[in-house]
This record gives sequence, C-alpha cells and structure tokens, in this order.
Amino acid sequence: MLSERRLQVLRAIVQDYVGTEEPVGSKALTERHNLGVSPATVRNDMAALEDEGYIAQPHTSAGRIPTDKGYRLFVDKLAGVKPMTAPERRAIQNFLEGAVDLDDVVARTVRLLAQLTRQVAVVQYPSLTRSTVRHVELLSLAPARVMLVLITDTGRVEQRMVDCPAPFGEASLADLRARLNSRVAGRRFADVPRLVEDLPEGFDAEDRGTVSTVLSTLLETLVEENEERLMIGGTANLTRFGHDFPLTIRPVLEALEEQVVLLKLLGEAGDSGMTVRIGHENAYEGLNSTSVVSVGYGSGGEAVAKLGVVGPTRMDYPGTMGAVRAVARYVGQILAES
Amino acid sequence: MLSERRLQVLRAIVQDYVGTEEPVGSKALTERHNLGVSPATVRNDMAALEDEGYIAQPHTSAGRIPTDKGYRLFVDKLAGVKPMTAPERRAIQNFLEGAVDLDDVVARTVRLLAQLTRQVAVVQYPSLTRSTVRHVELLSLAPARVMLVLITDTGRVEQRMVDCPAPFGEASLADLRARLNSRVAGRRFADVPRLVEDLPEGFDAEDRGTVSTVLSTLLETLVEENEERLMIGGTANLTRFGHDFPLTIRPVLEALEEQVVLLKLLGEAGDSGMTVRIGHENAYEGLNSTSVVSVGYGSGGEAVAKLGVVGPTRMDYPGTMGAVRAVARYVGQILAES
DNA sequence: CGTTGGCACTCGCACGCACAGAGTGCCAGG
DNA sequence: CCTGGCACTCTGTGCGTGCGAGTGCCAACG
Repeated sequence: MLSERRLQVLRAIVQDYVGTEEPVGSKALTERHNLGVSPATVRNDMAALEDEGYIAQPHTSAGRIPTDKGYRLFVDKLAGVKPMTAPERRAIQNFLEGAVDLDDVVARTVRLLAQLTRQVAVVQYPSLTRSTVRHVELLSLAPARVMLVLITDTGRVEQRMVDCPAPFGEASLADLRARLNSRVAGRRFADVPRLVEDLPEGFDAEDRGTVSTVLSTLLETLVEENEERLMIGGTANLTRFGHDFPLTIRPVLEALEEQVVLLKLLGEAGDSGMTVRIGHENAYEGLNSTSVVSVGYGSGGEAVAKLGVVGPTRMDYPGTMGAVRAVARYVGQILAES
Repeated sequence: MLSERRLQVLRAIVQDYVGTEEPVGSKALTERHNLGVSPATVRNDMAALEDEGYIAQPHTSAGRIPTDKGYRLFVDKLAGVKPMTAPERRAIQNFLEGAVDLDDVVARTVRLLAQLTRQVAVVQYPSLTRSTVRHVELLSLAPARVMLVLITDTGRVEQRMVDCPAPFGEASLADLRARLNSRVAGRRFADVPRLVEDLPEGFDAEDRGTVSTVLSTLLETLVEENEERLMIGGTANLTRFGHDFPLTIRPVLEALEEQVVLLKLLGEAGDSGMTVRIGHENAYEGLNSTSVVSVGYGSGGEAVAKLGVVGPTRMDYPGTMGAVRAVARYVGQILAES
C-alpha cells in the first residue's frame, strides 16, 4: 500500500504532466506543489511509484510521466469530478434549449461537448430498445406496396417499404393500422413481438400473408435500428494530441469512422454512472493511446443511450468528467420535456 | 502562349511531383520522361514557366513545384479524365447495389469514394428542391397536436410536430389528408406553395386556422430541408497530407465540421459537369491548400445533389476525377432504380 | 535562333561534436 | 525516515563542415 504522501506525489505528477505535456522531475514538483519535503525525498517516492508501475520515464534521466495504471489510480482515488460553474451550467442549458428536433438536440450536444472538453465528442442517438412506440402508420403507395412508418416517443421516425405478396385493399389497410396501433401504441419495443404475435389470425385468409409480411418488417425495423447511429464532432481537437502526429492520429480517425467500433466502445462501458477507459483498457487497438469518458443519458430516470468524449490519456480527467456528466444531465432534461 | 514542349514539361513536373512529393529538377525530368532534349533546355523552359507563374521553387537551388496556376493549366489543358477500368466499374456497381435504403446509399458512396481516391469524400443527400412529393401523411397525436410526415420520391422522410390553434377532429384530418395528397402527390417541391394556396377555403371556419398552420409547417419543411445535409468520410486519409501536419490539417478538419462551409463549397461549383477548385480558388481560407473535385449526380437526367472529394492540391487529378465521375454515375443509376 | 555542354555558384541537409541543463540514483549523515 | 551532496546519464541544441542536387549563365554549335 502506498503512503499518503506518495499518492500526493502521484497526483502532483499527473496534474503537472497534464498541464505541461512534459515529463516532470522531482525538483519542479517540490517547487510547484508545497509537499513539505525535499526533492531527494520525492525522488525516493518516485522510485517507489515507478517500481509499482504507476509512472515511467521515457528515457533514463528524464522526468516521469504517468502510466495507464497511474492515471487509473488518479481517477479512482485521487481526483474528484470537477463540477461545472453556475454560468457554465446556464450556458449549457440555454444552448440545448434552442434545439428544434431530435437531430438538432444530438448535433448541439456534440458541439457543446467538443467545445467544453476541447476533445472529440461522441453522442449516441437515443436507443430504440428502451423506447416506446408512439404510432405506426401504414401508407398504400401501390396496390401491393405499403410504406411502414414508425414513430417513437423520442421523436424519431423510421420508414420501410413493404412489398406485399398479394394486393391489399385500403379497407384492410385501415383495419390493420387501427388494430396494430391499439396494441402497440405506448408500449415498449421489447414487448412488441409478443403483442402482435396473433394479429394475422383476425384477418381473411387472402390478407393474412400481407399482414405477416408487414409485421415482420416492423419487427425487423425494431431490431435493425438497434444498430444505433451516432454523431461525432470536434475532430479538429485531435490536432492538440501530441507531437508525433501522423502515427497517433491516424488510427484514431480510423476508429472514429467505424461506427461499429465506437458503438462497441460505448456499449462496453457500464450501464450506470460514468465510465473512464484509459489507454490500453480500450479493447480497440487504435485507441490504445486515448482515454474514453462516457456516461449514459436518458429522458426519464433510466439511460437510453450514451455519450462521451475521446481524448489523449493525458487529459484533464476531473474537468472532462464534470463536463460529460453535466451535458448528459441536461440532455436528459431536454429529452424529457419534449 | 507557351510552346508545345513547355506544356509537356509542365505536365511532366506535375506528374512527377504528385508521385514523389518532392521538388523536381531538370535532370530527373529528362531521365524519367523522354522529352528528347537536354536538361539545359528544360532549365530554360522551366525558367520561362516560372516567369509565367506556373511553377515555383521552395528555395533557391531546389527543384520546382507547380503553383495553383500550374495545376489549373494542367487540369484544363494537359490532363484528361482517367476512366475506371472495367473491374473497378463492376466493383463500384456491386458495392452500391447492396444498399438497403437512402441512408445506406449515401454511406456506401462516401466509403467508396474515400477508398477509391484515398482522400476525404463528401456526399450531399439528394436535394429536396428538385424532388417530388410522394406522400404527405398527417397523424393525430392529441386533439390539438398533429404530426406531419413528408415522404419524397428519393425515399427521404421528414417529420414535424404541429401545434394546432384549435382541436381538430379525425374526420377533418382525413379530409385534409386526402385533399392535400390529391394536389401535391407527384408534384415538384417548387410547385407546392402555388398548389395549396387556396386549400383552407374549402374548410369550415373553425378548422381553417389549423389547416393554415399545417400548410405553413409543410412549406417550412420544404424550405428548411433545403439546408441539406451531407455525409463525409475518409478523414483518416488526411494523415497522408504533407509533412507539416498540425498546421495543414487543422483548418481542414474544422472546415469539414462546418456543414455550412461544405455546402457552400459544393453549391458554388458549377451545376453541370465536373468542377475542380484548386488551392486559393476555394473561397474558404482553411481550404487554401486543398483542391476540391465535385460533380452533380441525380436519379434522372438532371442533378439533384453533389458529391466530391477534398484532397491536397498535390493530388492525382485524372485519377480522382475519373473516380468521382464514375461514382456519381452509378449512384445516379441506383437512385433511379429504387 | 533554338539547343547544348560546361562551369561556377547557391543553398539545404545530414553528420559529427562538444556543451549545457535537467534529472536521476546512491550514499553518508542528521 | 528525511536530507544534502555528488557523480553519472541522457537529450536537446548550436555550430562548423562537406556533400549533392539544382540552378543560371555563357559560349559554341547546327
């Protein structure tokens, strides 16, 4: 177990390194933080910290920089979440309240997060799984062609074409529309399959095929759209990454283009509370020199999607976590209102 | 006017520089291209080309590199469009045909373009202005709350909430839905305002306010959605930009995040045929060291939107133009089929 | 007059080297 | 356990040098 002072030294190292981006030495430490001990003592502590794997030196006789393990300890034990100031909170709220629709909410959230944290922001669209159906609309475009429109309680709209096995009259269509909505409106997506299971039985034999086709398309939509979409922004902040550009930045850009990777990244994060994944804790190799701070957000008490930021492991964790948490909270409010 | 040989020299310089990324000298030129003259002669020609502003030297006694003006001449007079090979064309077609909906078509197009050109791809969603209305759907969510869903012939769906000034019965809603669709279904967006102008007159006084509100929301949607959206991809290719990273890449990333800038960029390009904007020809300052190759694409004969790539001025123009043209052509086909 | 070979000149760049500065590890003493 | 001192190890930087690529100019040639 590390002594109290050694933890303080680690904290000081992380703070200084995040600020200066340069390896920090024993002398500089004692000058900038009044630890009450001499550089020599700090050197001993640093040697111990290095033995434990919390810090490392890039080359012999250079200062120390935190390792992933060091950051981990810092985040878990040494740093709190820095709350936003009142003016900042007000600014966030104002900015988000200007949104006109769901797309706009997401877009504004991305901009906001990127600006506050000066890093790359990632925001997942509110998930369908936990959402409820507001309305299902069926439109006849041709005798054997129906358009299915699904409207969710988060204001999202999905549409699908359905090619029917047989012509389908307007009357039958209206009938189906009515029965379908009476069963699923207001219900959770997860419950829909069970609720519509026996629906075809109420129809004439000739229409039954079409009804089944429409229903299976609906179910498909529910599942498929679970492969959720997301929006990213603030990629220009990647230029503040480090000195050795191309090599560091390229894999990150590639990861950001792969929605699958990002979704997995967010998905792996815990469902409740804020998650911080540091460096090699990220499964995806390209993100080994980045940290991901993510948190769930949602309209009610429970989370329907996640948002977060991707930045260098050398980041201001307390500040970033504060910003992420605050934004998530206010987005939740906005979604609940609309 | 430049002699034939001098143009050949310019062409050779551009080709070599694009390939090697290094200033090209007179000796190397005569070796790699058999111009039939000696280095000394080429030197004279190069001096002349430099006087005219087509090429420049980074520092005294280095080779020459093309200027924006040089690239311009190259593109206009010296280079054709390199057609895609048959296998490439087949690959493009296969890849695009796998798309399941409009979003997917656009997403695939972006990926494809980025991969083919190894540059940043930008694809505009098919524009609404020139599209036609397939269907307008009205849904009653609450007594005084209607949801308006607009479906276009390109398969795009837009929805809007409408708060009615007075409760609006199901019967009136069905009536409005029917009349509205009989007037606008299949018509061009541009014609819609004229077509619905006198629609409120056919309704009871108590409903007239609501009808007007719905109609004006519809018109708003048509206009607003003209601020079209776009999708970008292949940003990882920015890492192949040049040697002096952060400075070059940052403004480009910033520009790419500003949809407004990109839309303006595409909008400024000519409506028909391919447009190439080189370096300082781009109005936006951040893109002064990039070239933009864009072209319109559309489902019928006429263009409904644009797509293109953004890359360093030092790019393979014939190849890039070939890829852009081919992709635009096949996307048009796909859109026409669906 | 255009083309050519020759020649002197100019830079940028890589290399070697020495030096200062920062930081460490270790040790002996308080 | 803390502290001051000391020797050691690196890296980054500045400077001088030599090399090579490339240019511009000029005189000669067809």
